[in-house]
Amino acid sequence: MLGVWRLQLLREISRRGSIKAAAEAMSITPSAVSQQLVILEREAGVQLLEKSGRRVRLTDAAALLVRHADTITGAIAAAEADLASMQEFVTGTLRVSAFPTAARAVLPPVMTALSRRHPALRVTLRDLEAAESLTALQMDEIDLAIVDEYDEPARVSDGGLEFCEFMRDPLYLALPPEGAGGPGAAAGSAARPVPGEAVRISDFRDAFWIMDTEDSHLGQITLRACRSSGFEPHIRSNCKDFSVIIALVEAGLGVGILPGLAILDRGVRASIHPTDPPLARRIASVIRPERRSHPMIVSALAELDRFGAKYAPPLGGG
Amino acid sequence: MLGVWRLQLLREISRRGSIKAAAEAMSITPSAVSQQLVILEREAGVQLLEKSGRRVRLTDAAALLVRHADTITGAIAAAEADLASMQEFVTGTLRVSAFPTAARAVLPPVMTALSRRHPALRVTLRDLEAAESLTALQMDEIDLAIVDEYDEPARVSDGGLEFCEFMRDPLYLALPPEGAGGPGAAAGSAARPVPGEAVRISDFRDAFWIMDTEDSHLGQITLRACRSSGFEPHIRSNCKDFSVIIALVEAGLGVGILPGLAILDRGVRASIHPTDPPLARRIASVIRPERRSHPMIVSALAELDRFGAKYAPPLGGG
DNA sequence: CTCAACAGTTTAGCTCAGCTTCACAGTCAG
DNA sequence: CTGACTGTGAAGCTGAGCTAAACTGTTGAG
Repeated sequence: MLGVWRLQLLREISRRGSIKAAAEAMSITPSAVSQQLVILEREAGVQLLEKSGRRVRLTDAAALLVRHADTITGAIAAAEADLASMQEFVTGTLRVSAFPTAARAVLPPVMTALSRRHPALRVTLRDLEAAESLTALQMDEIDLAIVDEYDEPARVSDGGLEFCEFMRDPLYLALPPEGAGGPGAAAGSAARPVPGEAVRISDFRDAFWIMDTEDSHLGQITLRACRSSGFEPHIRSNCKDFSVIIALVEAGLGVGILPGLAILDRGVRASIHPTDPPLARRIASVIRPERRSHPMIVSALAELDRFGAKYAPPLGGG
Repeated sequence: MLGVWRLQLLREISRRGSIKAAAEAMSITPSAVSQQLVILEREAGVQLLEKSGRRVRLTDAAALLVRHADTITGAIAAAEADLASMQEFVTGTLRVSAFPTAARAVLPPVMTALSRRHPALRVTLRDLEAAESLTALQMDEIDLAIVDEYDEPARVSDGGLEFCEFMRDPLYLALPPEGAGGPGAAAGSAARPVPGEAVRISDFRDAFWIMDTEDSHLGQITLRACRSSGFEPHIRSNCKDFSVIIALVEAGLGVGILPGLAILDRGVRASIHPTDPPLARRIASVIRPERRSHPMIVSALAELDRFGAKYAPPLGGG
């Protein structure tokens, strides 16, 4: 009978593209992988790998086998999930990834609550951008990804993964604080708005804009918001780190759009305003569907939902 | 991760009801099975077996796990089937079971044709009654079962198995040959029919009947046919073996209903007649659905279909 | 072109998972 | 009570699957 371990090695080669990478992922040597694949080829009775330069490429038969291996691995994972849900206590190690802002603002309270509720559960955290999270999830390096999404409509499944939005995070326009005398401070064509009051984006057509890089989601949202309000923004700088953007705005160098989570709890001096039209990003958990019913996952999703329900954006409007 | 081998041992215990039987089925010692189950319990984190007298009984958790094990095993089998269908030649060992008449009349030509068409294919045959065949198939002791069925409508699936009728075998009334002077010879109230011509069952209300045991399908069919023709047959003897029934009929001791396959090629001297109303049994192949596409199975089913299409019942009417 | 870096393979040898054997404990029928 | 039977535990063996290290073939930099 086909060895399941060998099938998983083949699966890993398919995912990661080389024997070396697969070996690293499985914490064994390339030699071991190579040997196992010789055996698997004998078991399968078909050639599975062919040389391609100094690397290997999967044959069609191997690709077929990988799909079966996915099914088999999924079935085993489903059995384990079912089994874990019969345990009295939630236990095991939950590997979570989150984009940096969530890792800073969402995960600490969620992890604390989880540990309190389930003392036998260990939670580890990596910070990864949304796209990295998804590939890590597919590589089975993490169990749960927290991603931000700016596009509508919400994905509910993609690449065999299951998405579930658990909160919306409104986006705000940050203006220089009263008295900041920087060169961008007065650029808004409108009268200075009452702090906390909604502002029309189109009122800032003449302002300098501080924003995330253009290839980022938030950068694109900002651009799109300006353009749909009828103008092309004067971009003063592109910074990935939200705290840098805040610092620039506070120094009076321009205005910028920031998500609510980024301006929680940081004694932000910039003047924060909901936008008109209102903008928001969606924050979702992503899991592998076969783990849907695993108690670790169920508990974590419940805790995230709880966080989402409790989340009070800086100025409401979430 | 849950060990697949251990899961299969658990599965076998569930199927066969004891550690000893499971061990025999897997060709290892009971001790090995016992040890593996200790490990599986540790992996699962749940108790799987509980003592019941000097045997063991599966817990609910174990039963759940067995269902998962079935899924996993099925997925592996499906992968193997898919893989085998990529081979150039049909190869492997096909384990067939058939009820005795089919084993005698159907399988020899079918096995010969299969071996000729696929020299690398080995076929083994066991003769088992239909019910035994089905349990053997579920126990994975055979790959293909040939069963006879007398009830309408045809089963297409049952107990996770897949049925496929490949021929109908008409049932005939066998009368003593001309000149047989036994005590049942003249019991028919009708004029002696032209050999080979259809006869009404009701014409033999006064005959002695030689039939299979009453708990057999054919015995029940015979009884039902008589009763629905309006009489209770005088039963002279119940014999399981068709050749004994034929001998008794030829000796003039009574009349009997026999399937076409049983009276092929045997120099039967009894006078054979289609019945009015006509009777037939269905002959079907049964497989495990996950092997549906395995080339061994595909070839064998094709060969059986070919046999069914060619099959000329002794007097037509099939 | 040459050489170093790199991916994969091969061989030799080690380790431990999983087996057998054997002894033993609990259960049940005669 | 005794003997047959099922399952468990301890001791020890075998081989599947690993590592280490030497080797082959490919690629890209200088």
